[in-house]
Amino acid sequence: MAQAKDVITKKKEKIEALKAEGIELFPSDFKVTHTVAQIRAAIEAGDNQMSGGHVGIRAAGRMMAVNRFGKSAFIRFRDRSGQMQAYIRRDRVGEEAYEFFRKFDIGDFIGLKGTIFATKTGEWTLLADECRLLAKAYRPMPEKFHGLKDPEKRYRQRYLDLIMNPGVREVFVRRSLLIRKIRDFLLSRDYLEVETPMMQPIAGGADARPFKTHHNALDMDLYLRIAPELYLKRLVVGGLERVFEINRNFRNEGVSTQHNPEFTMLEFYQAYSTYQDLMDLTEEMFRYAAQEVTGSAIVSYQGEQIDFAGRWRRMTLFEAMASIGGVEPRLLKDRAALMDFAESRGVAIEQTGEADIGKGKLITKIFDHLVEPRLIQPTFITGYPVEVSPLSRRSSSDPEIAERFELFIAGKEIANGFSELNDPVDQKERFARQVESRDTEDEEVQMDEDYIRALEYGMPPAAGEGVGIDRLVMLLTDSASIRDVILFPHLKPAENI
RNA sequence: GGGCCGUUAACUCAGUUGGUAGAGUAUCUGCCUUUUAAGCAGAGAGUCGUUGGUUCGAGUCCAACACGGCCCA
Repeated sequence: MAQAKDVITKKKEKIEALKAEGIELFPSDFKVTHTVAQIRAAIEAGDNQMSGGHVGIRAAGRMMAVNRFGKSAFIRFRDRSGQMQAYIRRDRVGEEAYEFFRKFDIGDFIGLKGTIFATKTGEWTLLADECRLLAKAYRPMPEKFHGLKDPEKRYRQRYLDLIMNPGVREVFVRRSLLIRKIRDFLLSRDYLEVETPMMQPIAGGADARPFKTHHNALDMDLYLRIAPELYLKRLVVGGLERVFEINRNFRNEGVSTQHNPEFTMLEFYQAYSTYQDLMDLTEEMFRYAAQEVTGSAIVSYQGEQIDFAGRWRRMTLFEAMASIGGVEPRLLKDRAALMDFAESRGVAIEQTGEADIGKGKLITKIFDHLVEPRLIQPTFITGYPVEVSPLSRRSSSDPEIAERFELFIAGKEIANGFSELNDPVDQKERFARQVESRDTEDEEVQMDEDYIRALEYGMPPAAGEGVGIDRLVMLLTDSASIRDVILFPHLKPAENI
């Protein structure tokens, strides 16, 4: 908070005194020969030179704890690979260096030169011949035992969270690994990774409110993208038959444990394939990712065991409504009866502008409320109405049904895929209907004429899919909130720092 | 947007019926050359989220606001 002055001011005064003595607080010339992990690995590999104290070590890190005695001290220091103990003795480092070391604080970066020995309790320890200050900490670290718990501080000062809570680092290591494995998976299937505009003159490809921004030199409004979809499909038109992008989307909507204004999405498109093919591919990709990231295809999430192995359940929207949601099938044909049903189950329906909510939208609302939370094991839901799937190909057998699936895991929507609509006439009609039925406030719903033109040049039959990466990371790290898998989640500005 | 909860020292937390603000860690001063949340003795450290109100008196009661958490929409 604001009044940090006492402890920190005292500490600053102490540091200024050191500076006045001409001591370099931020030297840059210390060279490291070993990380903590490398030292341990050598010992575990039976390197007698290392464990016998015959290898000169130069290691560095942040001092995390200290046990001081009069003329010696044990400290713990941490580098990127782990934490280790060191032993500083006055009779080894010399009187002057030891007196300086006594002024070091927890949180300071230190450089140590020495050899390895085992203490009488058997802990491998770096016995220092030299101990240098590498960077001074002007602020004290949070308390060592309870750490940093306040969620607000953890998110605002993520650097402290990373220092104090080891699990946090592990989450983001896994996040990085997941993205790498997905990339490998797609690249090995002859996909090309691309980047498409984040700033778009028309925000298309999803049903969401965009952020607006302005280009000064061109004097034009731009939107931060809500999806890359329409650009990626232009690339399919251009002959890039397999493309993917892993990048940020921005949606100007609520913030919750499941939603951050900016989030990471994988989108991929594959020509000469259908949504059926992508369901198979998704099973394979997720199984691989779970295995590589967690070591198992069965993942524990918030007390549930999520099983990515085998073939996942597939059912239509109507089947799921009936068998899981307890909605009588006859209701699904009658808009008024559905509306009554929704109200009786406490499903709130916002009337969007002057246009009444369509039957398809109503069904998906009821689904979100009654069925989605109960889809714990990976489940593909198919058979979505075309009405709520404006970019999907129509089913050959039923023109009101889209060739589309959504994937649900642990009661959350994780992915959305479909056979792409490549008929420019049908696509133009559907865009036109969207523009017609838009809310008065939804000025951003616009006809993307260039996208239609692209389709008019011909797009091969293709299927595409979007995967919410943050939600997948949540699953694979057992995180309850999206804020725990985004390094700097969106927060309102703090009053005082 | 609504409901509930939280905000007290750098960190983690106590704080009784409304009566001058507490602990542990960290910091500072001593002692201590194999500790493991080391130990012993002592010291300093707070605009109790903000603003108003009630009261002789508010960390405590009331209201509004800010930020955060969880749930709902």
